[in-house]
Amino acid sequence: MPRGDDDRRVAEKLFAIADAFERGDELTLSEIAERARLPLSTAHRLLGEWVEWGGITRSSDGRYRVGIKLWRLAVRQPSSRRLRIAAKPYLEDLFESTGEHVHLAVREGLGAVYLERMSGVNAVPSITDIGSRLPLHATGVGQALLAFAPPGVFEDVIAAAPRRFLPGTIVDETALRERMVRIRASGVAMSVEALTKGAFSVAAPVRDATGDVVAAVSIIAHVERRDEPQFALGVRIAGRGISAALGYRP
Amino acid sequence: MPRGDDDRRVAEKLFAIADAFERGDELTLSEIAERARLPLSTAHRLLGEWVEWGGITRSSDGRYRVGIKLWRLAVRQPSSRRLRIAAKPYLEDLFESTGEHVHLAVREGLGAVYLERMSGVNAVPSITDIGSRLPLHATGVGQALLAFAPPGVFEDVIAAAPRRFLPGTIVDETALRERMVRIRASGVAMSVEALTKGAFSVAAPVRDATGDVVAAVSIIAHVERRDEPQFALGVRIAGRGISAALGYRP
DNA sequence: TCCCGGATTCCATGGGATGGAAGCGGCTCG
DNA sequence: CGAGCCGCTTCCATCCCATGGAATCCGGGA
Repeated sequence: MPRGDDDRRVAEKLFAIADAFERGDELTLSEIAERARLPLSTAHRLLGEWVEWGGITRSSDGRYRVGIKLWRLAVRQPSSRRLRIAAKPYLEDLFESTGEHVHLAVREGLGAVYLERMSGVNAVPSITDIGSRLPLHATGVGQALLAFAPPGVFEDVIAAAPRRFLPGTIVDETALRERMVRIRASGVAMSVEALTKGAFSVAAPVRDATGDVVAAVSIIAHVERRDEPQFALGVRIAGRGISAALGYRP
Repeated sequence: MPRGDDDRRVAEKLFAIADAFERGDELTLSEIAERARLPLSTAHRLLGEWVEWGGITRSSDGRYRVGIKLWRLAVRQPSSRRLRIAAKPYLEDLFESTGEHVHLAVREGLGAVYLERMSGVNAVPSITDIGSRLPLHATGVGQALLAFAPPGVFEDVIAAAPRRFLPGTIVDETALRERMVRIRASGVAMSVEALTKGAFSVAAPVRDATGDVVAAVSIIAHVERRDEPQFALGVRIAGRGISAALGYRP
């Protein structure tokens, strides 16, 4: 028993292994053991469990990768499927009428996760990809999600010391809180050069049948176009439309 | 210690909980415990682990659902992403030129899992949806995947006593084995009224850079059109094209 | 053939998983 | 209004099985 400071229970170790794939593609046993900070033999045994279940598969070259089982489990998840299906036509409309990046995102903890994305070839450069996770305070969607998040989330964001990416990033508690109030009042969140130089984003919330804000739609475009009213209008209408499609009756 | 016949280790129990969501959407603790065949308190504790990790989330009404974390993990999986991206244009072509159902599927154990699907409004009725899993022996894609699967898979299929869905379903070992040989020779699999009345499906394998068959493309159409050459030709060309896009050099 | 790095297997030990039971909270019905 | 019920949560004494260091295996490069 060398040290007891990193004792974790079985589940945590299993999950640590899954987390090793967070930004990794195909990993060898040793890589996984290292990332999960587990002894080789332990990692080996637990990987065996994952593989037996099918959550992780082993390719012919001996490397491990996330299995289709997990994908199936996640993709068939009815509520997010419903959301994506309801949103599709609205996102397409938005995209076709603006030609800019169009996103659908949901909140996961203190991040905004991108469920769907459509992007034009000559839109402003942006790294956001499906499945990406960006901080709540630094994007339009993030702020829209944060403004309507359950109590406590805002405090968590502040406690986590929001990072300043660019001069335009709002990190001050009072400024951020005030912005939340404005977003709740107007129903639209706009953030200018908060994360990406030369870009701004407008976002609107999406509600489900119970009235909870479950997602947000956004457009990202060149910063010079920030004052054109079509963007804010577009996301607001899309937000309402998707909400209605989900059964929300105001 | 009432009985020791259903002892399972921690990992198995955790996974049994995940499996409870297989065909379920939002579940209560008791439902999960029942489906996973676990005592309530155990299910409760392990669910807690899942929730803490984020693989399962708890909605405002107290029900549990698969979390976005799992979705992210699965959707960012590079190899299947690569496959989907490579396949997209070919599937669209196929779909636009035929107007029938077009599928991309991979093998998971003894099933074919549908990764991508495009379907016309007036195509033959079919229940297959993204994330579905159909038996290998009873569909075009399934047979294409089975024909090129690693040794042992065919035997497993036979051992699992393939089910006869319709008179057209091939369940006999010799007939199935012979068909595999033909598929390997011709590079195309066709199955007529094996799973769905009035429908036939043609499929072709997709290879990755190492030459392994990693997926299959298929078209499902009305059975009367089974002799039109465009379908077999189409999937074969699509199969080759996607393989090439994945780096396969024959 | 030998070597080396990575993967796999082994096994004695003790700490964490276990699940029955009790406690809790909200809802219904008499 | 109180009793009863149902589903969820918490507790904790017992004991099982997860643990990980070490030995072994395997494959490929020299």
